[in-house]
Amino acid sequence: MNHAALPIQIDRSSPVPLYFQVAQRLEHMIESGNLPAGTRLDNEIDFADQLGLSRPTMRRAIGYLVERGLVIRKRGLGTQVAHAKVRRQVGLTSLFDDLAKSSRGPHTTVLNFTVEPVSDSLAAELGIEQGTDLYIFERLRHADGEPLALMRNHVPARLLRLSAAELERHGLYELLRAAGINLKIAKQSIRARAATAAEASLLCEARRAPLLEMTRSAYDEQGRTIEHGNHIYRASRYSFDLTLTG
Amino acid sequence: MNHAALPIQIDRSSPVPLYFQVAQRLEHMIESGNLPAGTRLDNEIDFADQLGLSRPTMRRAIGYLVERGLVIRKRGLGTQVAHAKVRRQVGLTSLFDDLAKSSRGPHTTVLNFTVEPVSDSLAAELGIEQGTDLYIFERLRHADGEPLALMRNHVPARLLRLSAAELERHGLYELLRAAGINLKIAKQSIRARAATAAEASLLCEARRAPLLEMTRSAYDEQGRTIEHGNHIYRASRYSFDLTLTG
DNA sequence: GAGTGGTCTAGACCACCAG
DNA sequence: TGGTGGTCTAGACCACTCC
Repeated sequence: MNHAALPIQIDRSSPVPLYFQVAQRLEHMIESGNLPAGTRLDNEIDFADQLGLSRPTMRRAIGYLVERGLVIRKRGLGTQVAHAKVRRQVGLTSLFDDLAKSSRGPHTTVLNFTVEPVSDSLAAELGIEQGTDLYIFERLRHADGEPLALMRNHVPARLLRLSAAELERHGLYELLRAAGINLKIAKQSIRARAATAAEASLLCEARRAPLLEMTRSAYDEQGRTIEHGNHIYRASRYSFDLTLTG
Repeated sequence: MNHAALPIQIDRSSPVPLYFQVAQRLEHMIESGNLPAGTRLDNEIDFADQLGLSRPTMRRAIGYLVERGLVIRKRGLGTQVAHAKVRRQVGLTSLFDDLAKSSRGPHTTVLNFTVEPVSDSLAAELGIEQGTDLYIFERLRHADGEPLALMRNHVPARLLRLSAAELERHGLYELLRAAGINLKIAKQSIRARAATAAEASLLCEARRAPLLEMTRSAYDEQGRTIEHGNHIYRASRYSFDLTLTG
C-alpha cells in the first residue's frame, strides 16, 4: 500500500533542520495511529521528490525513525511502519518525572540535607576530586498518599544551588535541568534486599520486607559526575520497567 | 593535540562499508586506550583527506562513534574522545551470555520441559494466536557451583526446535541466534518479592528471602513474540546492571 | 529485469565558538 | 576572523529481493 501524498509541510525558513521536520512529522503520524503498523512508505526517491528534498535528506529523516525502532527498512523490499511492540522508549528519567507524568501526586519530604566535603572513599567511587563539597540529602517520597521510596543522594555542590525547600517542591532531575545541566549517561544497578528496621518503619512495611534497591551514577557529556544516588523502593508498590534493544 | 596521521588502513575491495571500517578501527583504538579520553581528533575534512575518503563518509564514521557515546562532537570546537564513564553499552543479552563472558561456569538443569497449546490468557498477554503450540520449560541455573536463578520460559514452538538436552548445554538466546532469530527489542520489568517455600528450597535460600524477579518479553523485527520469561534470582548473588542514555 | 535500500562522492552554504 | 561541525544537494554505482 503506497501513499500518493503524505501531508507533510516543510518550512525552509525554519531553523529546524529539514530532515528533522520530516522525521518529527512522520513520528507523530505513527504514534497517533495515522500510519498504522505495516503501512508501507513510498520509496526514498519518490518520497524525497514529493517533498522537494534530496534523497540523502529524506534518507536521514527515515534513518532517524529506524534508529528509534518506529520503522523497518529492508533492502530490496522497502520501508514499513513497525509493529507497536517494537517501539523503543524510556530513557534517563527520574522517579519524580515518572510519577508526575502518570499524575500520581508525588509528595516529597526531605529527611535531612547537608553540605559536606566528600569522604575519600566516596570521592574515589564517584571519581571526583578529594575534598570537594557535596550536597548530601535523604528524601522520602510518597505517591497516592502512600510512602513509596527512600532516596539518598549526593550532588557536587559547585554544580548548582540546592535547598531542602526546593527539593520538596521539585524533582532532582527537574532542578538539574533548570540549572542547564544535561545528563548524558547513567549507570545503575538494581538489587533486592530485606528492609532494615528503620527503613521498614519509614516505608510502612513489615520488618525484613523485600525491597528494590537501585544505585545510580549519572554523568554529563564531559564525564563529570553529576549525581550519585541510592534509592530503595517498596517491592509491593514499585517495579522498574525498561526496554532493551539489540 | 591533533594527530598528524592515525594509522588506519582502508580496504576498498572489502564488502565492509568504508565508514564502518573506519568507525571500527577508531572504536578499537579508543577501547584499547590507544586514544585516551580527551584526545582531539583532526577535523572532518583533513581526516577524510588523510584516509582518502569524502567528508560525508568520514562524518558517518564519526557519527557512529557519537551515537555510541565514544566521542563528543561540538560545533566550532571539534571532536574529542569521551571520558570512559560516558561510554554506553549493554543490550539485549541473556544471563547465560553474561555468565559465559565472565567465565563463571554456568550450569543448567532443566526441571521440566513440555509443548502445550497456549492458554487463552497467556495468548492475549503474549499477543500470539490462540491454540499455538508453546514450549514451556523451567530451568535452574548455577554459577560457580551455587544455585543462582530459577527461570520459567515460553517460546512459540513453530520458531525452532528445542529440547531439554540442548537447553542444558546452551543458553536460550544462543539457541535462538543459531536458529537465525534476531531479537530486536525486549520489554522487561524488574521487581522484588519474597521467596515461596518451594523457590527457597530450590535456590538454597531461607524462607521468605528477598528475590529479584524479572519478566521479559522479546520480539523480533516484525513484532513477533519470540520469548516470554519469568526469572527469579537470589538477591544475595545477583543484580541488574544497566546503562541509560539521554 | 525492475525496484528497493546501502553506500559513496564532491561540492556548497550556514551556525557556532574561539582568538 | 578563521576554523569547526551541521546541513543540504545532485548525482553515481552496488546488493538485495521479488517476479
